[in-house]
Amino acid sequence: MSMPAPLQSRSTTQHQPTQNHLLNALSAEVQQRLFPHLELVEMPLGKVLYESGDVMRYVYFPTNCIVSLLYVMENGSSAEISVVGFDGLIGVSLFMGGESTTSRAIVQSSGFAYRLLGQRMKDEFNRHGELLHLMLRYSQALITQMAQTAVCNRHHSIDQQLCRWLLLSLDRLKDNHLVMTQELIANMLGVRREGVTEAAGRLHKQGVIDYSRGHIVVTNRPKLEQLSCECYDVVKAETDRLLPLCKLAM
Amino acid sequence: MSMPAPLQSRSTTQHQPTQNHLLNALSAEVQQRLFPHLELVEMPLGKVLYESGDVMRYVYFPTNCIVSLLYVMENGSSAEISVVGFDGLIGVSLFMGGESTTSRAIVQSSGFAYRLLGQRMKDEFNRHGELLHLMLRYSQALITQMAQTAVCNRHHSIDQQLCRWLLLSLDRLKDNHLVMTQELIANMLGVRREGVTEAAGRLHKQGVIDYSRGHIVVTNRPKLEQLSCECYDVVKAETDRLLPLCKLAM
DNA sequence: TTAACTCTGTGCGCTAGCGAACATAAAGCT
DNA sequence: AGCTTTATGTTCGCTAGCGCACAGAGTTAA
Repeated sequence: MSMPAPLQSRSTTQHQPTQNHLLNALSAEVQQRLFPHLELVEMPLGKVLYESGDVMRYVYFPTNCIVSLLYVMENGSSAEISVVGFDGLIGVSLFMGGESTTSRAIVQSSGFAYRLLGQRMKDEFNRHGELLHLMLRYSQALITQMAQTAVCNRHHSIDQQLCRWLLLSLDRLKDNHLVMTQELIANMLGVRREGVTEAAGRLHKQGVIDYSRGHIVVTNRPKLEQLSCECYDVVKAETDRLLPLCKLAM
Repeated sequence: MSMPAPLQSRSTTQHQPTQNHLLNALSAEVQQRLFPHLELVEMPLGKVLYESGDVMRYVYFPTNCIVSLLYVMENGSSAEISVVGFDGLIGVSLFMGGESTTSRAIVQSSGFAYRLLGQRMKDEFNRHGELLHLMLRYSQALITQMAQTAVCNRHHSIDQQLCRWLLLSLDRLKDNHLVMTQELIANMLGVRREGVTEAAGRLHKQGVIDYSRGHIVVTNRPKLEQLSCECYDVVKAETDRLLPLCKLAM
């Protein structure tokens, strides 16, 4: 199998803050106050935005990258708590008041993001207007995702979890093409790499995905949704409910 | 084994809002505004405060009961997302803006709570003072607990999870005595009842707990903490960090 | 006292996922 | 070209947890 390499195009497109759905959902007034302070930064694969316990300096608004919130255990194994893309932001603990979290934020799919100095974020947040309420609604969507991850980890097979994970990731990119090795997916799901290989093989056999050396293409998304567990639907429905404005973006 | 029955005493003690750590952490000024609107309600075992998707009318501040946030799957099996006791409140989605959540809130250990009409809560919340910031910090602690539940579900044995669960529950009651059948614990952990029986048997053999027909007594808490996985420590440490004021209560 | 019920204990076969070891194959390097 | 590195495929034995069935044992009700 030979795969296209759309990475180049991703990094040469025009960037603007409104590619992020949360930023896009803000009123012109707030945008005018906030956007001048945004800084476009590259998000290479594997970049760690913060480690567990780090005091955060910035919040990040992804435009075309995916960032995972990952908990790393004492013995080194890991589990993904949630996925963030153009639908959200990294650094809720900055305005939640904790300044740090117990998880690590790591770029799982390269691209770009806008970052904002934490203090600026807090200043706007404390004006108590729409940013506050938007952030809170997003936080609730994130909470839903975390809760559903817990459920999924308990009850569903690797096959189902892989489907859910692919869908959540695809929803946070524009195309049906993921740059991601099975090894990395295994880290995210907190399972063995071999388990992912076998699950991916089964999906391929059913004509749902093609893949090769770090590239995955979903060829039959309806089937993928059908094979996934209810967890994906729950997260999707709740996100859409909580952040309807943000669906209009892009 | 015959067990003491301290339930009676629980329900005849004097009640006051400050038994809830969050309410206790508020300034006298905010307390004076808020407390007149609090209503003491009984929380019998199994009472459902809200179902998935319900619009919430009240937020609940437990004083001496424990409430579980539980996700119930399509096939009826369940998994606990987090535990709330006198350390917190039920109904964050009211001020987060979503009004409802995908989980069910169910009383897991009977007792009392103060409830507050959602609108009153929002009014105070929108004054943008300390209640706002206290609620946000609590929300972050809750997020940590959910995230850690996901991790624990993925990586740890039933034995470890039972230890974690016992510790989290005990921390939210005053004594070392739980009223809880193995069947219910199994529902919370999302595992078989027999699995809990076996794990409990092993804990008993090691002299950590005594139990009989719905009563569990922890006889060696240090050992219990030692047998638990890191997840308990992570949640505890983060909760203490985020809500230090609340530790002073009681 | 007997009966019904609830909670806990135990055994059995089954499967998913684990850990480890190793094979193949594609991509990159010199 | 060959060599190295990285990604994926496959096998094998092992164990935790599952589903099921049923056996006590304590509790409540008649």
